[in-house]
Amino acid sequence: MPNEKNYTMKVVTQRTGLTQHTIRVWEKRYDAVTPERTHTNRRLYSEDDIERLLLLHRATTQGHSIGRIAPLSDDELKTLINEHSPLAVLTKANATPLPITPPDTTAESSVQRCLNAIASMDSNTLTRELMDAEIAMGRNRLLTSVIDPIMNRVGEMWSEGTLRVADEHLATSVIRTFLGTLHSNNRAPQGAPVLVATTPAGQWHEIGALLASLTAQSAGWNTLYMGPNLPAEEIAGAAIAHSASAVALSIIYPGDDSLLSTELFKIQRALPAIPLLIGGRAAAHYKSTINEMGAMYIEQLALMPEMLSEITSSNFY
Amino acid sequence: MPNEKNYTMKVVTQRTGLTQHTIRVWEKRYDAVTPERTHTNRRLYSEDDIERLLLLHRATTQGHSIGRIAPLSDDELKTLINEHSPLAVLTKANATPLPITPPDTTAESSVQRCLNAIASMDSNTLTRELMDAEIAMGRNRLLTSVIDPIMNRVGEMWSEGTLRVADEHLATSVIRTFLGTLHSNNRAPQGAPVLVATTPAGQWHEIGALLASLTAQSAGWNTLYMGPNLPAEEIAGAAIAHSASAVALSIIYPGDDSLLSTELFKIQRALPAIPLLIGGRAAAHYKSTINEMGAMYIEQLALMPEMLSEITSSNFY
DNA sequence: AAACACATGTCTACCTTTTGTCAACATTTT
DNA sequence: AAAATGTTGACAAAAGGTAGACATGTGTTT
Repeated sequence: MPNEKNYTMKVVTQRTGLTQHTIRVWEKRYDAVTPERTHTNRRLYSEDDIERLLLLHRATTQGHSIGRIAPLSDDELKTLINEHSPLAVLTKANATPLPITPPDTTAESSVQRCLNAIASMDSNTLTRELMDAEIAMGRNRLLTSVIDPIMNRVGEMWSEGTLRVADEHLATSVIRTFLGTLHSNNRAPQGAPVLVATTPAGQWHEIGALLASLTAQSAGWNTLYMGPNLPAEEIAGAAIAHSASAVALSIIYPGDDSLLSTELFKIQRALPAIPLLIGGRAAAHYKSTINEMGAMYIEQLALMPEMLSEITSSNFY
Repeated sequence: MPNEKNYTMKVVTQRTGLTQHTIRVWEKRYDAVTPERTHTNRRLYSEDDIERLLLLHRATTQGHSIGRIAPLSDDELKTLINEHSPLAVLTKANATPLPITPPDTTAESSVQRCLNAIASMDSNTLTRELMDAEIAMGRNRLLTSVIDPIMNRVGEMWSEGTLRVADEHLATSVIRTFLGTLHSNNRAPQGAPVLVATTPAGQWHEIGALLASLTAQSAGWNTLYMGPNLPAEEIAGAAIAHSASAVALSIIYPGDDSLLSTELFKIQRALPAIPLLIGGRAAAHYKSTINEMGAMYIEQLALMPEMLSEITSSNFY
């Protein structure tokens, strides 16, 4: 029974991120949803109602006016939202060579609030901000426009010395937990291509690899996230054992050149036929190495979906 | 006889986290459960009653009103919760029909099933087992009698070479996520003593520190989990900044003697008045150092609550 | 450009229902 | 005797509801 009216006001506010006021006024003015009532006049919403309110919330966050979109059907809302998602922008950008990063004020303010929470070591607020961001802008934009920027900014501030090490640790830990819960274990169809995401030996920072795994998941891939610091042989072994279509590696530390290059070449040699995607803050330092070994360099997380679809399509030849 | 009524009020409050008052009023107003009575009118609950109360507790925490959900069946409650709890998301993809009350709820068998799941790289089953274990035996025993033994066993098998590195990584990652979720749920009362949990510089394995943090939380402490690999100065700084009543450190790698000892002594010198608890697989190797610096050695996680209560009580003098 | 109307989220005032907690007192268990 | 448990009634805070005002944009008209 997906359409039974069972959910109270509170649940709806939690799940949609809208306030009671807004929900009521949307009902009153635009008939956005039509909840049932208990015999004591409390509203009761269905799963579908919640879904619809969530869509409306996202659409309004993207700038559409509620009055205009309230009469639309759920499907119309979905296409409306997808047209403005960063992924769609990127794929369209292929046709028109003008990939202007859309000024995403919502995401920017969200990032700012998260950074504030980090600076004041308030992990509860940080978690809540992240959850709100997911509700407000969906998973893709959460990953590419909120969490990725946050981690970059934290990295910069760390190397500038603007951020205490303890803050950085706390933030990383909270974000690790948050991403872990998002990382629902692959519900992708059986035939979906498999991506192995991890970090080479000596590289302990795992957020990048987790982001890569999640991005691939929402691009429809099956992913295997293996945690950080995995020796080359193990990476290769896992990739073969699960017949992966690609391997994603995240590199954060620039130091340790010899070990890292060795590991990368080992992986490449063990997996000559499998595309290797390499990203992370320190990956830029290894651009020549990456090119030399025929791997792909992930310049931005937002570009990863495109790279993945290239891989799947080229496989057909 | 899984349905015999032989649990007293006290164990029910401990297992469910509900107060006596709440449990009674849920029974009176909503017939949430119907315990039997002793001949002297004391309530007696069954395992099923406890599970039901736990489900109700989780559902109310998610925003559902008790009056509406109290009439639901256990199965309905499960689906209600499973739809959207962060923990349940982890296993959602697994779409296996809900296991009909695990036949064997002893800690040993649970550990065994988890180890099997690890060996077959089945992260879905692993999380499901952990969730079931939490329901069946409560958070404390989950930590001390399931997860702690699992990690020890995994460590042993890793050093024996019985377990592939990839398996160990996958298991660690899944458990890390699981513990992280438990951790974020819990927020403590204002006046509670504060524990800072982390891992010294060079020590990257964080599960031990997370377990310590969670154990302290369920002993009523406020905890600050800082992630692994934190330099001594930062640990001391965080402890002072949050006026911690204790600091817990987890040590896994035996190597690196010089660095580790240096770090430990630095911490001790910076925090002369704050009790230091040190545990983890490699802590035994440092017993003499630990004694020398006046720190406390956590031989087993199960002993930690007692150590914590010693600290709080000795503070009154 | 100024004036105006409309759109929209937020807020206040005030009422009802729901729900957790508590006090007071009795009984049983340890 | 002290701790734990039970019953009852009362209470306060939380959650929900309606109605209407208000501030702020945004677009249209003059």
